[in-house]
Parts: sequence; structure tokens; C-alpha cells
Amino acid sequence: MYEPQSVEKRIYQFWEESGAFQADSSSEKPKFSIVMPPPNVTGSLHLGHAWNNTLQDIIIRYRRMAGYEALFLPGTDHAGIATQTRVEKMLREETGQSRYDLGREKFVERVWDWKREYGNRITNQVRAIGSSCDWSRERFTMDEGLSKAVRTVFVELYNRGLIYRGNRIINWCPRCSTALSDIEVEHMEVPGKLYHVRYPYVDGSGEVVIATSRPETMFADVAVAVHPDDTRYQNKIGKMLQLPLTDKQIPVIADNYVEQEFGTGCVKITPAHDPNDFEVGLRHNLEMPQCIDADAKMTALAGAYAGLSREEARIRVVEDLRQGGYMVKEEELLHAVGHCSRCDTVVEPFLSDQWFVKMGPLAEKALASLGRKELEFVPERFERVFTHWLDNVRDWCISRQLWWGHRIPAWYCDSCGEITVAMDTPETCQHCGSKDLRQDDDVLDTWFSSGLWPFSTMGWPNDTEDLQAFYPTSVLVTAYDIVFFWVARMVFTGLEFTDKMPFEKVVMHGLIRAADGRKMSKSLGNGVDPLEVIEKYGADALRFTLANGTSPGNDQRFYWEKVEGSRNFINKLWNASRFVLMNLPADEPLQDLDPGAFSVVDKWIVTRLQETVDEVSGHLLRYDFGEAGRALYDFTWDEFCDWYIEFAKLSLYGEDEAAKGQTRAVLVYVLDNVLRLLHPMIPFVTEEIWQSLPVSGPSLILASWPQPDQTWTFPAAVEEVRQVIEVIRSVRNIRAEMNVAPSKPIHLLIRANSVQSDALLHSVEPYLKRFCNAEAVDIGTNQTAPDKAVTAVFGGGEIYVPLTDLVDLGAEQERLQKERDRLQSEVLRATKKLSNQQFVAKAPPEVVESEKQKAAEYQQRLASVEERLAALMAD
RNA sequence: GCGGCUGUAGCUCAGAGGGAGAGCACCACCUUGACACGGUGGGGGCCACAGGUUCGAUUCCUGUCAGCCGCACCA
Repeated sequence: MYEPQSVEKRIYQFWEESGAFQADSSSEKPKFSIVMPPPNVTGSLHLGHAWNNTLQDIIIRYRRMAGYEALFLPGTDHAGIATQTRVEKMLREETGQSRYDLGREKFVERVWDWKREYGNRITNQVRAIGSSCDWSRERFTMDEGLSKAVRTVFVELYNRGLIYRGNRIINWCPRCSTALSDIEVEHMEVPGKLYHVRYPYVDGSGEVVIATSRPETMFADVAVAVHPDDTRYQNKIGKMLQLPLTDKQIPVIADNYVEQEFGTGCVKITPAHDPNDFEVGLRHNLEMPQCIDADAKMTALAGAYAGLSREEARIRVVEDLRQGGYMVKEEELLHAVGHCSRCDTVVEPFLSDQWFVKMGPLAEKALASLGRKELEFVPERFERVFTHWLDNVRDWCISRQLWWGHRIPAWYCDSCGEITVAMDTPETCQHCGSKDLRQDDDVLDTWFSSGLWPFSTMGWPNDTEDLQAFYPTSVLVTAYDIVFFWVARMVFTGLEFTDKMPFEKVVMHGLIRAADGRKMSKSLGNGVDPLEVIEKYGADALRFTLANGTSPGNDQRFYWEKVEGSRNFINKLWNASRFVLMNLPADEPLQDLDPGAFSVVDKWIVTRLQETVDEVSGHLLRYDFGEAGRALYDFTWDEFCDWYIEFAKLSLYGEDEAAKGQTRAVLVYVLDNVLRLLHPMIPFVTEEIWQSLPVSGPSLILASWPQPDQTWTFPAAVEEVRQVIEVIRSVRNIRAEMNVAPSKPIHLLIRANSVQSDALLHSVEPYLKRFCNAEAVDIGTNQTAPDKAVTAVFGGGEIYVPLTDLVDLGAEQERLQKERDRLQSEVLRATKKLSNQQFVAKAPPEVVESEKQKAAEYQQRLASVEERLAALMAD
């Protein structure tokens, strides 16, 4: 039994130390490169990473074997919010201090300590799944070089007018105390209420009724808007309203944004707390007071409610509105509420000074480039998702109120108030020369640095050899859930700063789900730790599970049973290899392959191997890992193990030394190639086995990828062995159906229906004897059915198994009738097709021809079965 | 609202314009000298539904139903 635990660590170390993972930028070979989506340093490997890494590593190992200089560049990102939160929590637990107690500098130093201590945990986990990364090129988003790239891009974009600072509404997470970009907000349908509230006119001439889902923001109301065409309110525009629960007065204004049909057609305008109202505020030049602060608490503006949380405030405000007679009605409302994607807190639309990337021009460039087919998505459909998003992008808020991250290279002048943006800390203000400069406190969104990953990792902005050799990268492999976060940003920055798409292809895979189809998540506690899988079944089994039988871009569910199946396959391979090895002579060299001396089964397996090589290579080139895995599984188990090895035993246990030598050579040849083909998927076992095979080369990881060899294909042999197998199966079926114990020898008679068939059957007689457990085999073109025999019909003739004392005539009749029915329906199907003039006229000739052949063969078989049946009835 | 995915054996899923597949589960048999994480044989499916294109559709197109997922500021 194969035990991966004792093998995998050793093999990985061997590879790593042998330099097999290292790519040479000065190599003459064609280049192939992948940059790994950097996992969070704080994180630990989950099955999604495992899947992602498996696919990348399959691609890289395949290309490396196929003669490319292959680079798989690993690294991690600094994960601003996640890491900072983590270290803050640790700090609080250990010393009771907050980051403010420590101060920025000390705190950041603390995070670096943490990173140095735990940061290589995840990269060691990546090693455990076998990724053949070039660790000498490992990068971290906060490395000096990558930080320089970040500053360069920031300064450049600022100078090109694509980065600006503005006082705008952004998504604010009160718990994380930072701004978030639009895509870091998850909208969830939440039941709420639509409150209809009376706002009376100041002059006592009545009232308007507004509808709101957030009554607690009313203290920051600056107007009530109606549609300019709304006849109900046209003459009210400009009138003043008394804001309930306050002494404030606000005007009725007109704006096209209001929908007349919704609610009452009146909208309260709160520019500081609602993105739409903010736009209205800008259009009408309104004040933008805030009644909720950064901690999601009510400000002094809320008067008596100041200091309350927004939730408490709502309850109290609603109550007081009811008391005061302002509440008209309360309707149930299901509405989408933004939640922080990291901590699930309800996001507050918050007016503040932030930095933004102007997306319009960047998106346009990306769309143009996509239009020119400069990037290919696999599967294709993801391109639509991508372009649709690009069509509607909004500016990207990139500043984060954190300490851990790339600090924004912008300085404010206390003398003139202007901003200086520079690569290096400026001595003086660019505008007035003053030395009173303060650097912006904020850091950049982590994705800002991840967005530069394909080229920043290769040394950009310096013009390095790596960039020359390996950029643009060949493929990007990622799950579809981060196309917008990551892929899009890399595309923008790649085009803007390198004038190239950062990768030729984007290969998308799905998400891995729990067995019940739900997402794996910490809160549900239904996550499976890949390391546990590796510990129990080995990394190869995990990899094969994740790659085999999957479909591009689709999700998959995790099943331990599937891992078990993979483990069984690996074990099968291991045992087959043991068989091959134990049948090799210890001291003689292996014979050369001599196709002239091949037996029919040798020709067959060698041909099937060529076909498999062709098939698997094609699937891998198309990134169709599931199909590649399936083809290899079937060939290895069903054809090589179940049939060829069994055939080979005859020769190996026989007396013919020449045949034995050939068989050994074929076994080794096929196994060698199977190992090569399987290596990208299950690198550990294949390397381990390969090391003990009598083949030349330092390691499988550096061995060459098999090429299909047309001179070694014997199509006739494939057809012949197919027939031999059919005979053997038929006899086994007879044994099982007629309850003849496998241990009981039988007498086998075969009537060949052609000379060729006769010759073939004679040549494979030893196989028939062994596989059918026949004490005697009689083959001839004029064999006839003996009395009391069980019959089966195959393509090349008829099989008779005399069962003198055992035969149950009823059972045999039943068997033959079943077979007759089956054949009849086949004949019917074929003749029906052929009698259709349209089919014969319009279908491709080869299809018609093969249909004719089928019809003829089934006719013949049917006739045989009917004849036998008649004879049986006559008895 | 817009866009996308999925619907195939009891379960999980591949597949492809010309005879329905795999793994697991199930039934029967097998202590065969690589492997019981194994071997042999077997049962099981109107390929969601309705139209259309085609000589031919489970596969392509349209619609319906069901499940899921993105994107979207409707108070």
C-alpha cells in the first residue's frame, strides 16, 4: 500500500533543492509564466487555494516538461484590514493595549514582527500541496520593490489626472473604521420598514409626506425633493417645511431623480448619508451636514439623540415621530443593505475626504483592448461578465484609514494648503516651498498593490531580465469570484503602465463547496482543511480530486468519498508499478523495444498509449483538466492495469525469453509514459515511482512530455484486441449467468466466421485459455455447436461452452432471447436509418457507411442467435 | 430590473449534432502469485418540460418551470 506521508515531503525537498523549480530568464527555450494569486499572509490555506494551486501547477509542470522555460512565481499579499485586525486583537489580548496606545510606528513594527513569525505558514502550506513555485522569486506586496511600484503608479496616475482626492460619499465600515470600495460591500436583502412621515409646511398650509427607510438620518435633511413634472407638488416647490423633532426648516426642491410613483413622490434629501441624495446635493448646491459619525453614533446635530448608536436612534426617532403625530404609516420593505464583506457590519454611506482612481479612461482602454481580442477568457463566457462590469464601473476609492499598508505618498502643506504627491518624502511644498508638510495618514487599498502583481513581482518599474523574459505572463488562473477585485485591476494597470495585457489568458475555475452545496465558511463551520486531507490521503489524492472530472468554470462539491477514490487510483498505480518493477530482472539491462517483435497486445497497448498522449495533451492545452484526468484514469486503470498487465503475465510467467524481454520493455515503456502524463496532476507518486524505473534522467519533473508517435500506432491491433476482449467478456458473462464457478475449468469452442478471425483467435489462444479458465480451446471456421452448449455471438463468430450436466435449458433460452431482443432493436434502429432516403442522401458518407456496417454485423449476429435458439427449441 | 450558471442512473458529476457515461452506492460471485484502497459479472436513465432548426437533437435555438450566482442608488 502506498503511503504518501513518507514520500511527499522528501520528494518536494528533493525538487526544491535540485533547482527544478527555478526558471532561467536567460534560457533559450520559449517562456511560459504564471504568477500565483497571492494569498493573504495572515491566512491559512483553504480548499480554494488548493484548487487554484493545483490547476496552476498542472499547467506549469506540463509546460516545463513540454520544453518551456516555465516560471511559477509565488508570493503573498499584506491584506491590510485582515492583518491589522488580527494583530490588534492579539495586542488587546496580550497587553490590553489598542493600536493607539502603541502609536503608529510601533504598531506597524509589531505587524512586521507578526508577519516575520507567521508569514511563511501559508507558503509552507503551498509547498505541501506540491506547487512547483520558484521560491527564489517569492514576493510580498509590501516588499521594497513592490512598494516602489505602488508609489510609482500612484504618482504617475496622479500626474495623469487619474487619481484625485475628493470629499464624497463612500462606503464606510464603522467597525473596521475605514472606507471600503464598492466591491468590498456585499448587498444583502434585509427586511426593513418604509416609514411615511409628515413634514408640515412652515406656514401651516398643510404638509408633505415623505417615505424613508432610515428615519434616523432626518437630522441631516436639507430639503425635500419632488419631481419637477409632478402636478401634485408643482406649486409647492420653494416652500419651506418644518423638520419634525427639530427646529430646522428645509425647502421643497425639484429634481428629476425623484420617481413620482414611488412612495408619496416626495424624497427627503440627506446629502451626507445617502449617495443619491449626495448627487442631488451637488446639483442644488445644498449643505451637507452629518448627523452620524465615523463610529455610527449620532452627532450633536441630532440634538437629544446625540451619542446614540444609529440603531437605537432609529427606534427612538420612530417612537417620537409616532408620539408627535408625524408618522403616517409604516410599511414592510425588503431592501438591499450593504454589509462589510470582511466583518459583515452594516456599511454606512459616509461623507469624507478620500482618494479615488478615475475609472472611465482606464475602463475604456481595457474595453478597447478586449475588443481587439488581446485577452482570452477560459471559459469564454466570463468575458461578458467582465465587460459588463467594465461598462458600469464607478470611481475606485483607494484610501483606507488603516496603518498597515502602503502609505499614500501625498503631503499636505500647512502653509498654502496644497498637496504635494511625490515618490520620495519631499523636503518642501511643491507649491509654496514651505517646510510645513504632513503626510497623508491613510494607506492604499490592498488591491491597489495586488493590481500590479504581474509586473511588480518581476521588478517593474525597473527594466529587468525577468520582465523581458516572462512578462506578459502566459495565463492567470483564478476563481471567478475575484474577477473584479483583482483581474480587472491588473488589466487596467498592465495596460496603463506596460502597454500590454498582463496575461494572454485568464483561466477561471469555480468555487469549492461543502457536500450540501453551500459555500464553505468559517461561520458555518463547514470548511474542510486541505492540510487534513493531505495528512489523511496525500497531496496527490487532493490534487487529483480537485482536477479530475471537473468542468471548466463550474463549482464543485467536496466529498471525502471522492478523495478516497483518488487515493485508490494512486494506490492502483503504485501497485501496478510494483508489479512492473518486481518483474524486471535485477542484473540484466532492459531490452530495446522492437516493434517487429511485438505481440498483438503489445501493439494494442502501445497504440492506445499514443492515442492517450494525443488526447491528454489536447485537453491540457485547452485547460480542460477534468477531461485530461478522466482520459488518464481510464487508460491507466481499465486498459493498462486491467488488461495489459493481465495479458503480460502470460509472457512473463512463460518460457519464451525473447517474448519476456519484449513484454518487460513494453511494460516499462508504457508505465514510463503514463507516469509522465500523470505527473502534472499527481507529481509525488509519479516521481517516486519513476525514480526506481530503469529509465534515464535525473527526475520526472524535468523529463520530457510524451509525443504521440505515428510510427507506433497499429490500428488493426486495436480492433483485434477489442475482439479478443469481447470473446473473453462473453465467456465470463456465460460463467456468471450460468453459475459456473470461476475455478471450474471449461471446454471452449469457437466458430470463426472468417479466415482472419480464425487466425487471430488461434494466435491469442493462450490468452483465451487463461482468461476463460479453459482446459481446452477449439477454434475453427467449421466448428459446430455441441449438444447442450451455451452460446454467445461476437463480431468474429460464435462461442460455445458445453455444459453437459449443468446446463439449464430454460436459462440458456432466456439468455439467447434477451440477446435476440437486443440485436433486433439494434438492427431495427440501423435499418430504419438506412431506409430513410434523406439520411442516405444528406448525412456524411462515412456516417452512412458505418451505419451500413453496423446493420450488416447485427444482422449476422441476429441470424446466429436465432439459429441457435431454434436448435435449442428443437432439442 | 439586467446578466450568467445549473437541471443526465439512488448520490456526486462528466459528456457530445449520429449507438446514454464515470465514480460512489446497489446485487451476485471471487482468499487468482501488483493491488480487497482489489478482481469478475450485473441491475438501474421518456438526458426537467414544450416548441423550433436538422436527414438526425439529450447535445444547437426559443420559451416554460425549478434551483443557484453575479451586477444594479429606487427613497
